[in-house]
Parts: sequence; structure tokens; C-alpha cells
Amino acid sequence: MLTVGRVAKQTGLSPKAVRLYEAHGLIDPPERTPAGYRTYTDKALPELHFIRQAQTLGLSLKEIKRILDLQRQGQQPCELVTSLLDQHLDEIDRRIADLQGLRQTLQAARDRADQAAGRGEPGVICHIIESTQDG
Amino acid sequence: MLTVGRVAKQTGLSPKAVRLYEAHGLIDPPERTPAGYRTYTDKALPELHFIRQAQTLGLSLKEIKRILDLQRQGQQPCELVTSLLDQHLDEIDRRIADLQGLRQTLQAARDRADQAAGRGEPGVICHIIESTQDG
DNA sequence: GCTTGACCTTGCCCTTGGGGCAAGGTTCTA
DNA sequence: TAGAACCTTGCCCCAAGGGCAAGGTCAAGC
Repeated sequence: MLTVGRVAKQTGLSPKAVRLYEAHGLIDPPERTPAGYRTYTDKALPELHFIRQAQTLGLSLKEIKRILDLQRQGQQPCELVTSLLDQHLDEIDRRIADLQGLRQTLQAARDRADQAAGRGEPGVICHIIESTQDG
Repeated sequence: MLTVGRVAKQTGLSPKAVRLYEAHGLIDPPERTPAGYRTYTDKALPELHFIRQAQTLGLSLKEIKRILDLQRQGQQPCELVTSLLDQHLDEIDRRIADLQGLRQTLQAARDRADQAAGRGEPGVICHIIESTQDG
């Protein structure tokens, strides 16, 4: 019997994640045994693999659902995918730039820490942080 | 009267954030009017400014609380701050590297999208995503 | 046949740092 | 004195699950 634990193992997901995708409508609810156990068919595996790969690309469950919904309506989702990838590329570039700015600010604070070491400059709480230029 | 809204405005925070910091023990609970309104003294402003600047550096509320707790015990928190800054620098470098790796993966997928445009390659759901190498 | 361990079910609380809303009380201003 | 603008607490929400609890079920070995 292809239980949730087995499909999870085969797709590298956790059982909880698989149930979550079902609850959020990314995958169809599977049949149940009389006792209530989810029983999957092999058809579920490619979808779960797809979800995992889309997550690897940084797509959110909501975005992945949009892709899968389109596909279930018989449409080619590739146009949507392309646009999502473009959006994410922009977003990632922004985040990298933000982090690099933060890194500079942080390094500046760290440098102040070394310069002031032992010199015992006061500051109301801690001069290292208080001399930080606000972003 | 220095209400929560006023200290919030003066420190660039939201009233809700100020109450949150109090609930999490970052700042001392202020006096209350008979009606229950929080009434701050000017002494609260530098602490709130400090919290804001520490957040600018990417420190979490929990980490900021550790710093403030040390300081309230009369100790110099600068050693802790230095170590936290070092940790965060490492963490940021990791995150930047991760994002750059993700960017490459994403760009590769995007390139496939262009190459396959119009060529109509099938894929069970969408070949652009399905050809992604798992991380 | 029975036990035992591994699995399944749902449901709830936790994470971060607040945002938004509701219902109601208070203070200030025209 | 009315209304605007503020304050109070409390609850639910975000993302993507992790962890735990209480209880039901299945398969293997004896």
C-alpha cells in the first residue's frame, strides 16, 4: 500500500509536508482505506517531485499551486513559469544587494568594536551598535 | 503625556512594536495612568533607539534582549555584541552564497525557457522546472 | 491468536515580527 | 458636549512546516 510515509520517502519530503500540500490544494486528495489511511497511486509521485523542484527554485507553495492549477485546466503553464522566474531573479538580486549592504554596515560595526577595544568608550548601552548609521 | 503612540513616532517604530518589545522583556513596563495608559519617560527613548539600530544590523529580538539584559546587570555587553556581529557576518556570507547559487539555478531554468520557447517540449507538467538539477 | 513496534489519523501549539481588526474606554479639541 | 483621535486587550493572520499528544491500525514474529 502506498501510504503517505512511503510517497514521502520516495519524493524526499516529510509526511507532514505531503499532507500540507493536500490541505493547500497543490495535490488532489488521495483515496482512503476504510480505516482512513491515505492511499496514493504512482501518479502522485511526479507531481510531488515537481513541487519539490519548484521549491528548490524558491517558488512559494502559492505560486506552485498557480502553476499546477493552470496545468490541470489543460493549459501550458510555461508562460506563467517564465514570468515567475523573472520575478524571482529580480527579487534575488535585490536580496543579494540588501545583504551586501547589510554586510558592510555590520563590518563597519565590527571594525568599530576592534578600534574601541579596551579603550572603554561609554555609549548609553553599547557604542558599537549606537554608532551605526540608520538605514 | 508620553503615550505609546508618541514614543513610537519619536523612535520610528509602531505602537504595536513598542508593546511587543515590552511583552518580550526588551524594555521595562512603563508606569500606567489610572485609566491604564502607558506613560513613558524620556529614558525609554534611547533604549528604543538602540533596539531599532540593533535590528538594522539584523539582530533578532532575542539577541537584542540578551544584550540589554547584560547591560541592565551593569556589565559591558560589548563582548557579546562583538561575538554576535561575527556570527551574523558568517551567516550573511552563507546566505549570500546560497542566494548566488540559487540565482544560477534560476537563471539556468530561465535560459531553458528561452531555448525551448515555441519548440513545445512536453514534460509531465513543465519541462522548465522539471529539468532543474536538485540541490 | 496475540503482542509489539512501526505506522497512520487529527488537532493543537510553536517559530519571526509584527499587521489588522474588533469592541470598548479615554482624552483632547472645537 | 460631541466627535476625532487616541488608548486598552485579545484574537487571527502571514510561510512552511516541526513537534507532540492521544488514539487507531497494520504487519511480523512467536
